Amino acid sequence: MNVLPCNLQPSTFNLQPGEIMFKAVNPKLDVPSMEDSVLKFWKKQEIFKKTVEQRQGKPEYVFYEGPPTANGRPGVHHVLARAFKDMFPRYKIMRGYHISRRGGWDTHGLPVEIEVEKQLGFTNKQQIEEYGIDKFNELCKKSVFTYIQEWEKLTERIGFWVDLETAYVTYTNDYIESVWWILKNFWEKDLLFKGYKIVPYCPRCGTPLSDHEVALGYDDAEDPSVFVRFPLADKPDTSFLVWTTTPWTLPANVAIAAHPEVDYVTVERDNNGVSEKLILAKSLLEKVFRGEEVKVLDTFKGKKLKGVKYKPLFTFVTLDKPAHFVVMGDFVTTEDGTGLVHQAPAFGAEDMEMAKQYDLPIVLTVQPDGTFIPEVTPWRGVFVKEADPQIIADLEARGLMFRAETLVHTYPFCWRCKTPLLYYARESWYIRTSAKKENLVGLNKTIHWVPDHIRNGRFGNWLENNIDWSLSRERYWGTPLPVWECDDCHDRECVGSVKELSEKAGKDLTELDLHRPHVDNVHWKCVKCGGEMSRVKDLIDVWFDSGSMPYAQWHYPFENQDKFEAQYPADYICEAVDQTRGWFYSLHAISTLLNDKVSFKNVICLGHIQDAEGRKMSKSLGNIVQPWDVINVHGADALRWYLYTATPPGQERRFSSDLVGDVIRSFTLTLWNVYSFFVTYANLDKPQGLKVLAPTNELDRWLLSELNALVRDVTAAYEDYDVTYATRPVEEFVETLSTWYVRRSRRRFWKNESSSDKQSAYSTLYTALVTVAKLIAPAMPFVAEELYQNLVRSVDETAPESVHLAEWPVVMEEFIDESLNTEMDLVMKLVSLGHSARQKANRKVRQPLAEAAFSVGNNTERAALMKNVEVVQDELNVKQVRLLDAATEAVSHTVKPLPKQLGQKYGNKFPAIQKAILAMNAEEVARTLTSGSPLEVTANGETFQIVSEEVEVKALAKEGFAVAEDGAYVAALVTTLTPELAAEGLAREFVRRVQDLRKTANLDVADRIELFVEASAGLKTAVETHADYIKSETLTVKLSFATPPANASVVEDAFEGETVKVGLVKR
RNA sequence: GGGCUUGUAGCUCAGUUGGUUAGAGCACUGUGCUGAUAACGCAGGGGUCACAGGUUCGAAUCCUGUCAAGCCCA
Repeated sequence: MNVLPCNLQPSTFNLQPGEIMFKAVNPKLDVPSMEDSVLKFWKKQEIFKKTVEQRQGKPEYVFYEGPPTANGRPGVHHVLARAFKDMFPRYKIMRGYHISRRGGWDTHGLPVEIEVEKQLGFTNKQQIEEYGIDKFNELCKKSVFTYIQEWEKLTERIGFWVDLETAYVTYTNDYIESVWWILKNFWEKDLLFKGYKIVPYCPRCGTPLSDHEVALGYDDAEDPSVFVRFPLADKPDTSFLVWTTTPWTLPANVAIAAHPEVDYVTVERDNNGVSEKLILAKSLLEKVFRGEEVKVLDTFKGKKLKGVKYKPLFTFVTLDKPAHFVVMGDFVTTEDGTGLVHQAPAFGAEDMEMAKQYDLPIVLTVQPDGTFIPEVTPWRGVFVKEADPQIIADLEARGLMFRAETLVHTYPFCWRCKTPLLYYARESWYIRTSAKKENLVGLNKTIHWVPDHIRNGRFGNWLENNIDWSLSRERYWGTPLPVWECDDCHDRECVGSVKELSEKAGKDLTELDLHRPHVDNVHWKCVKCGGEMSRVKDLIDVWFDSGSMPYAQWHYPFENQDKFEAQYPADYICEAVDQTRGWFYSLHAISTLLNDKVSFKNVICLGHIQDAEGRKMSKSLGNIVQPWDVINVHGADALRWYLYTATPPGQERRFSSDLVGDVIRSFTLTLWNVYSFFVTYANLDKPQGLKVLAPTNELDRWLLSELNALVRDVTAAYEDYDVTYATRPVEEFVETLSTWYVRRSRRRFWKNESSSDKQSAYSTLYTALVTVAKLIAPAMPFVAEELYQNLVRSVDETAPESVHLAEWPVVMEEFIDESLNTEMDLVMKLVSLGHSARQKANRKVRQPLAEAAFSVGNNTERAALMKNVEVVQDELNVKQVRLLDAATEAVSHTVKPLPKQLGQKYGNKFPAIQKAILAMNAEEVARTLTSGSPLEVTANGETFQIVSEEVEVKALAKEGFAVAEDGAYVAALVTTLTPELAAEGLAREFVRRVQDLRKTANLDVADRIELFVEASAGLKTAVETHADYIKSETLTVKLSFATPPANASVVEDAFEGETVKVGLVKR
């Protein structure tokens, strides 16, 4: 015997008449107040805490919270992330896992500093230093929790269960110490080193600018555009032709870059009476020589130039490494210039990359104030931009200038002082991630990414092209880089703990604030030369903070080793797509370099939120949707459900409050109405049990089959982190539950006598509702709880206290009958066609018709229809349902060769075969194929045996029917009315008037009534004939043809040529 | 400039290894049904499947290019 699915406890009840089983449900759902009461329940009963405690000792499921910064208000995009973060822990709790959901706060970084700068009215770093780093950092520390209450409130309201009481905070000494420990580990593995980084730099302000600041200052600028000859070392009559807009960088030239796959040419031309040879990209000949006749001597790929040496233009600086040869760079384009790019590593990021790759010297010819160094004798102390004309003149004098012009282009200027920015090499600390590229790439392949393409696309490419992680920030509020350097001999030491620092400094520094300026005041004697050790001034990238959280949140390895072991790596993390190079990368890089392990196994990567018009949400556009505006109106469940179902997770999504409102109408209310229907009738009827055994009713069997298929599919989707398919199918199920199961079963709940069929209906609907409540619990935690409390807890005190402590539904495979599901789909389809036919014949459903005949595709479908005759009869209000049959009425056929079958089998012969079949007599084709014999078709002189699966045969009623069809399916209704049918129709019209009257008289569903009727002759006869039917439909105790008394509710109406006056008195 | 993603009805989205008539829901119009329903059923209008080529008997689907949007990098 089958037992009930979805682990339901209650089986039988011993209720006395009049006893209420379930709390009455108001069909008018007030979402915000319902959610509010659920929140109170969770809080009072400490349900979140219990989800953790009750799973002690169970297998661990690890979730990492990507820490937000609380110095800004949370927006809709935060709700999006939090909704997705919340879903899987809730699901896993129901699967019996133990989950410690520790929150975290990201507290360091430039955005925090900028907020405080604004507050203080500062515009540059000098002002901060004058104000005092100490005081400044104190303000930063306060600022990061400005909106923490707002965050806590919103987090709680949307039902994101995360432990904020024990949340980790990145500015604490413990956290910083763990970060230091990681850095020391890298230092010891030689993965932490000092190099140069090219930054946009303002020489007047003496500071690098952030990307954001650079973006503020673009403007048109007129700059030199020069083509310079670089004579080859061993062929002085041949020169590379190189283009640049920054002549001031030429004294720092160390190489020329060419593209390995681009075609280059050597050309010969006349240079003031002397023949010279120039090398440049072939496709730029026209642009460069502008119609001048030149003789192409040779054509070759760029890779042939690799390593070719040339004479340096200037020799002001002595080089410590080989230079002045051709290097290969994929970044070289042939859009402008010459296809040969001058390389000055100190003044360009690509140049610097080349320098690392080819071990080129880095020549820094410019001082931090933007003037040339003394070694550049002719222009020493001259601001570089002002030196440009002098450099051009110098090259012209030496015959090295091919052409010198100017051009107007957009160039970045300092947003404060309008000084042109220089791309300039600054000393910077790096993590040598490129040394572990293979591990980064290999481990990434084991991570389950949603959406899938991120793994090999955005994230994979990023890892493939890995460059060393630039760690330094020349700022104040952040984790200080724990490297100390000797002022004299420049020997360096990296410190990995407070203890180590104390030992070196020779005093107990346990209480030391590890931020600037306090750590900067710690010094000791250099062990090498006795000089003073001082900390380098750099802070580290805040992404290193957040990427260290698997370790640092536990102050690992200084304590909590066991907790770290249990909580590493994460099973699941989730953030928006912009984190690929942010948190996703920093977690992955640190974990790979430190442990050679992944730090997360599954990750959902969310798309960004746009406004209703598909524009970015931004303050300047004023189109930001505030989460509270949505939640206060539609509630958290609807918002969450919208976010889960509307758009695939990785895609950007349009958002507006109205779209969320649709969720209430289309899903929440549908579910709520089914729930309220069930409770209303169950409380009237007091079913004696709600345990599902083995239902015989086809509808019940079907619903349980669909339900278990749903449980199976939704569970599989959750296991695969597929949010869309974990939610959308539930929506469809609830829709069908309401519009088909409940509608078709309604009368089964009305039967006065108790019957096993009624019991079965109650049990089935109950099971469906409770199961749905559990299936949506991770997604719509509030409604799920509300349903569960009333449906389960109110009748079974031994059941888990909350739906979120309940067990996830178990699929009962034996209930799944796929053919039954297909069957019911067919029935629904045929019924729909029947309604369509009625519409065409203009016969309302209330009027019974003699019969409906159908044509369906095959024998299986014929059997399915016959099995469900009663449902179709009732739904279409016809007396008989049968198949369209050539034997009993005039039927014609149409045939349709099926392209899929025939095309795949016969390929390019398909059009000819199709044509040949359509040219044949359709009746003959139909007869042959339905008899089971193959059809012989001749096309293009070839004969083919066509079988029945390859041609669709459709029967079509010729006359006497109202017909509707779709594909192979046909519904045909006999629309002629006999007097009996007409009378029955009248009786139903009458019932409808009485029911309306009951409603307007505000009668209760179960109230009994007495009816007084005055009717025209035809209607009176009809009412008399169908009196029993009318009485039972309308709960009429007594029906008399008499004038209604004064206290009766009365309605008068005329329909179908009849008139009636009905009076109703409650009994 | 490069990488990744997206582009299907007014809106939100489906669309299977390519199969000929591209679907659903919402919204709109008409109509029907209703003692759970704030609903529901049926019908209708609404499409250059972003655009242009190509492959194929056949393309929303595969290939190439272009355009637009978003993110990241430069």
